[in-house]
Amino acid sequence: MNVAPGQLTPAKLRAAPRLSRQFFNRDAVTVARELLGKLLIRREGRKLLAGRVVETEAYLGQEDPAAHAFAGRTTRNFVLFGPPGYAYVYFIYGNHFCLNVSCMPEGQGEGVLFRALEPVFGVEAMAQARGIDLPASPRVTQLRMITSGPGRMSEALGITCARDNNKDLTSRASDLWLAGDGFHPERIVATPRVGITKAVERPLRFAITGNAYVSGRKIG
DNA sequence: GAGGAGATCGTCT
DNA sequence: GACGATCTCCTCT
Repeated sequence: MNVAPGQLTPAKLRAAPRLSRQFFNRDAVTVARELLGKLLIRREGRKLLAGRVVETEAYLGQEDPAAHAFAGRTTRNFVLFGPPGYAYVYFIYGNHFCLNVSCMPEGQGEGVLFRALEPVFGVEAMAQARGIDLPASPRVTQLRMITSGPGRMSEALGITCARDNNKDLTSRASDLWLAGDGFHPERIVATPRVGITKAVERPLRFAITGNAYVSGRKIG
């Protein structure tokens, strides 16, 4: 299993170094792989919510038929073509929001989709946001209902288009950011992406091997 | 546990 | 008007 380094506290979450613009100023495959094990942190007033990234997908801009950026820049996807490190949030299937982060220098249209988190802090608040009543000692099968899937993790962290689209995830002023706490996954696995109909064969989905919070069927 | 269908609405053509 | 980077509920095994 992948064990976190010590118990996370608000102080540790605030002290964890934020990922910089330079981190995201690379190709989407590199960013997608290196985001695994990092912390996605949300500040809700005085409270913090955090999840460890366990599953991502890379979308390679205008050369990738499955990417929103494939058809070029639109009023919807303009964030992907902007500077690296910005949140691209879109609404899908009439029900769900999905969170991406822009990669590469301006104009490339590359991005990484966050697909699943392991809830590590503020778990009860995240469950509440999802409409889930957790027992005192929740099982993993109950916990994974909170953030295992792009729509689920967005709901758990209160991520919406109106609130978060085009937000700078590297800014200290942001209430949504990514940080590293020294955790590095032992092994990661690459598989085809989920829920797409074009370029389905390319192994651009990345997950921490054996992690219970990866969405869909257990892999690795 | 696995598979199928419906819900629901913004974006693009 | 069609479709979609999803989720949940229901049925069947």
